[in-house]
Amino acid sequence: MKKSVQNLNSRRTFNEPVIHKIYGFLLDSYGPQGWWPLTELHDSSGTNPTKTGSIRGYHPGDYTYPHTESQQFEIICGALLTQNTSWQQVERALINLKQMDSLSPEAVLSLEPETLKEAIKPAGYYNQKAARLKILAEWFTDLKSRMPEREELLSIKGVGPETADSILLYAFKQPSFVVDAYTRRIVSNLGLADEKAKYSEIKAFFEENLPKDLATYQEYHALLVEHAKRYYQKKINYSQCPLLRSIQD
DNA sequence: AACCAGGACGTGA
DNA sequence: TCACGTCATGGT
Repeated sequence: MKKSVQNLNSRRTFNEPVIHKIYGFLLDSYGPQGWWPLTELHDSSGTNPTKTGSIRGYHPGDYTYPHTESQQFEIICGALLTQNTSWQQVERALINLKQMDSLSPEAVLSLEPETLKEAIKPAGYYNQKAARLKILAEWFTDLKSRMPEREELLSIKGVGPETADSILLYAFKQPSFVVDAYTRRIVSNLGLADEKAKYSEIKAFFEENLPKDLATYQEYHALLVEHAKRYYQKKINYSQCPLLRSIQD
């Protein structure tokens, strides 16, 4: 029984430009975000950019990553590790793996479970995540160069809607919009969706109103996260969100 | 010193 | 379907 996309749909026609207005405001405010961050683009020498003008793993304006299967796998690991966890913690875990020369599917598969757990401990939930990383490593190995389907990703234990979309969007360059807790808070606070709107509804809201374009999807999601970190930490801050007034007419 | 972070899964209504 | 408990470290 078709459930109520009512809220989103009824507003869509009337408010269509809003979603573009938000994007413009965020891009003007923060500039390109350069997601997905990669550890190998970190400047370990202390003084700045390597080749692409990357900043702490981010590569603003460059939507060509990942360039290698290694980077692809790193993004996949990061997508899993960042579940309900801050990126800073994930970086520590990824760097631990990298220093052990174990940030590859083969290495992850061959590591002792206890060793893997120890390496990713900073990212939390290390028991589950260690097991699930191994599952992902095996899946990725068997994948070869084939392009995965969304349903296929969702069937993997530990991969839910957000992780699947993150993997598709950033590791496989497929235009699949990512909805996270921040996105939900923002659209809810702006009155564009109900607080308890389903993942698929919010995802559809963006996808139906944006050009099906990789750079747009990547940038939009990254911008929402950056914005939310500033204005959506505590409920009391929601009212300070500049978008509340910037999207009025 | 609670509360939270770029969620997902298992369980029982 | 859906609400709720669980998983866990480190920052604020």
